[in-house]
Amino acid sequence: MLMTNSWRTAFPGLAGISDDMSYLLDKRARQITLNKGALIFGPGNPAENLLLLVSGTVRVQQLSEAGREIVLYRVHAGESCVLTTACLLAFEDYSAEGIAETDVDAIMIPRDVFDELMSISKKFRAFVFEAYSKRITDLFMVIEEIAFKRMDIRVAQKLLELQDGKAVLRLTHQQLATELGTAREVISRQLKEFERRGWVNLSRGEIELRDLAAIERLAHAP
Amino acid sequence: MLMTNSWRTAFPGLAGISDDMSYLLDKRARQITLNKGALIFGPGNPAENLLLLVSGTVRVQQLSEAGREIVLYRVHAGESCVLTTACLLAFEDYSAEGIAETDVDAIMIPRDVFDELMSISKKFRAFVFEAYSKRITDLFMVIEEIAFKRMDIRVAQKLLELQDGKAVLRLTHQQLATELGTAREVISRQLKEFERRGWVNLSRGEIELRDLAAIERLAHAP
DNA sequence: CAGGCCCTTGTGACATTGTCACCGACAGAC
DNA sequence: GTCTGTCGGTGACAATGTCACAAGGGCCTG
Repeated sequence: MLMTNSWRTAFPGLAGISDDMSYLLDKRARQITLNKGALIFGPGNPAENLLLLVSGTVRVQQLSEAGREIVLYRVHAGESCVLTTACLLAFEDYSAEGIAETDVDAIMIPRDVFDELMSISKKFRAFVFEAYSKRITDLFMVIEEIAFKRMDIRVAQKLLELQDGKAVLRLTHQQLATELGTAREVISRQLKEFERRGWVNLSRGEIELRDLAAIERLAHAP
Repeated sequence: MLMTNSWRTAFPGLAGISDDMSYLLDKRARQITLNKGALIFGPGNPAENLLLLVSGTVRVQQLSEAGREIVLYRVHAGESCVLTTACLLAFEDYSAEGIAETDVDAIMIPRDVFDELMSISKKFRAFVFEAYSKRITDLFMVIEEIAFKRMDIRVAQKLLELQDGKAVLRLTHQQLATELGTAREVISRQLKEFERRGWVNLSRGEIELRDLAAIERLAHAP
């Protein structure tokens, strides 16, 4: 088999697929590029395709009427953006949106091909259901955090999650507030407290992590 | 075609299914009865079947380590409990549980039959994805409510939701707190306030709704 | 460089919600 | 009747959310 489409190596869940499936993907799937900041799906902008992310990340967030936001989860390279498909089907007032957080390379699978693949490939079915399960458990975790966890702990966790090896995070208090679904003032106060304790250094638009161990201790506190 | 299994009339989403599918369902699906209070799935008790509810309702709720709970959604007659399937696949520390809220009649579809049906029937696929979408939008709504709505509004909404035509609700403050993922004292105070305004009458284990119009006004407030 | 503008952060005052401790009232078992 | 466990009420305080407003940074423009 010729590897006309090397992108598939990015998806372990699709390894060892059948010839039928391979044929369909080669023939009907399209590779696309989205610029950072592009709206992938959202209110009034329904998507008609399943997206497989080859590179980049997509942020999915919820908007409230009052203008506040909360980040629900992120889709990373090698994962699929299944909700775009699901959400075509059965919803009324759907208020979540997906945004390209970086430049994104993705594979677009049209709806009818998606359905065909679900029919012919057990492997593809497993791939899709695994993706769904992942998203749903993500949502469960978000609910648990909002409903039951203290804010200082959540801030510490989010700092670690977004840190990505670097000591300096480039993001504003408002962005952090959106991540956690709270108000900017709340974040400012928590960070100020962290600074008083010597855990971080704050400056305009960035947060320097100075005592990772302490932040981790708080993040894992009961 | 003989209607050996009249339960199927309870599922509009499965109307007009193919003979193949009909055969599989008749042969491999089992009708079961669960008593009120039965644990259908939960931590340490994974389900191996897709459930279709013929009658009764299932309550799905999340537990926190601290012992608090929140109701995520309910599955009603004619709907499927898809998450039991999804959640077999891809999760580690899964903490939600499904509980029979009434006596329940259900159809149990084994995993391999579920997979077979997904393969052969476009109709069944649509049915399943619609169920998923419904659940996911339910979860989105829960997140929106917890994160952004005032508690008095949420209490009013929940009273209306649980009312079901009757003027008297039989439930404790603690049960209402679990519905909303908050503490019992918070509910007690909100209800006392409603009582002061003449909207409800409170007595041990029950809440009498006296001014539905006022409650509805609050429930639909910004 | 000065001035203006927008974005970001800091802060106090207050409202709402969550937590803790404790008590009394009620209903069913005996 | 008493005993016992559940249910509800309440005050005090902590944590979080909301509102109003001020101060400073960075960038553009004249």
